[in-house]
Amino acid sequence: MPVESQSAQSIAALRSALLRWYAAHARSLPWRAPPGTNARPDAYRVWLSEVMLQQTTVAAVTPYFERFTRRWPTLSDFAAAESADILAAWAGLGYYSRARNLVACARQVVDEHGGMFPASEAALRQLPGIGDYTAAAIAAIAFGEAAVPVDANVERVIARLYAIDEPLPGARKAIGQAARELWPADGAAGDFAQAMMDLGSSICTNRAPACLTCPLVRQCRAACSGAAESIPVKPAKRPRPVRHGEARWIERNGDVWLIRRPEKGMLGGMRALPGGEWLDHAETPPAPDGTLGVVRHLFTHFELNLRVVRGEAFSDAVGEGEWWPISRLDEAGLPTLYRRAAEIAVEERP
DNA sequence: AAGGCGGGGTA
DNA sequence: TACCCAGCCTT
Repeated sequence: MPVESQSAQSIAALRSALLRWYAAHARSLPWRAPPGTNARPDAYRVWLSEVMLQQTTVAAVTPYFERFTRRWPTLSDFAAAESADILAAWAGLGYYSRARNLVACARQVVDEHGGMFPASEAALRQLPGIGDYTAAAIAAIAFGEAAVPVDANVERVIARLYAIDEPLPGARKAIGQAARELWPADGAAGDFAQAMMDLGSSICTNRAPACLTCPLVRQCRAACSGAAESIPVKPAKRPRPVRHGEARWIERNGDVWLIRRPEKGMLGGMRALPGGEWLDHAETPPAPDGTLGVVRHLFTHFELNLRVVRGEAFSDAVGEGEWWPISRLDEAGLPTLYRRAAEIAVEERP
């Protein structure tokens, strides 16, 4: 169902109010240039921050961003780094295909674009790990292009401004159309995008939006009808199945045996403790002797109970792997699941 | 079009 | 506890 357009007057008022609010309230973030200045932030830093921020939060990303840019200050530093070092530095941030794509993207920019990120949305979209949103965000924020990045914040704000009550994901078409109607088609596109995100994270929040202090309340159709909190309409969630797995703690002379997980699938390419496949909960075998504890870990689409068991160096430490010093385990780049398993094992050591 | 893919913050 | 977040990629 097509959305009813806002009047030209309303659109002008909305743009002006949002950019004025942003000038006064913009968050200061390490990858950001201050609003209203014509200074453009470094495309490498914008790209790195945007990929890190995919499906996560500013609070989680900020320390990672600081560590990454201190260690690899420029794109050429990053492109020359070892893939394993980048993956280890990424450990704990999740969605590890992002880290693999980051490496592939940096090398492609060096090989095919002379080490400079392309400025156009279409060319950015061709790079690995850069989808519709990220291509538009980099084009607008780093290069001042008139691109329209629609993330979850923008989606929520626009759906409310236009009172789009069609359920997601079907509503995305109408939301995109409304976003293109509102977005300034000049150099302000980048500030407008970041303003939308700050508004969405601080005022137009998912739950309990602060409509009374919102600079756009006069242009917001959902606020008028008191429907803001019930928009956008989200699809029902599926129940989360429970699975069982094991992690073996195999120790020898102060070292522990670590493997590397297959490139595809869960925690792809990451270091881990060895252990078999993850089974349906109903197939959970009884706890053997040498059980040290259980890590209960919630993934988005299932829950895993990972049993930590003591293994034997003679019979279990076979196949591809490496002995890693237990005193330097924090440098191994273990994803959170295995970091917790290792913590249990270390606590239980004799 | 739908499902896989992490982790931490928040109410 | 349940839900959400500066999404992308594969099938």
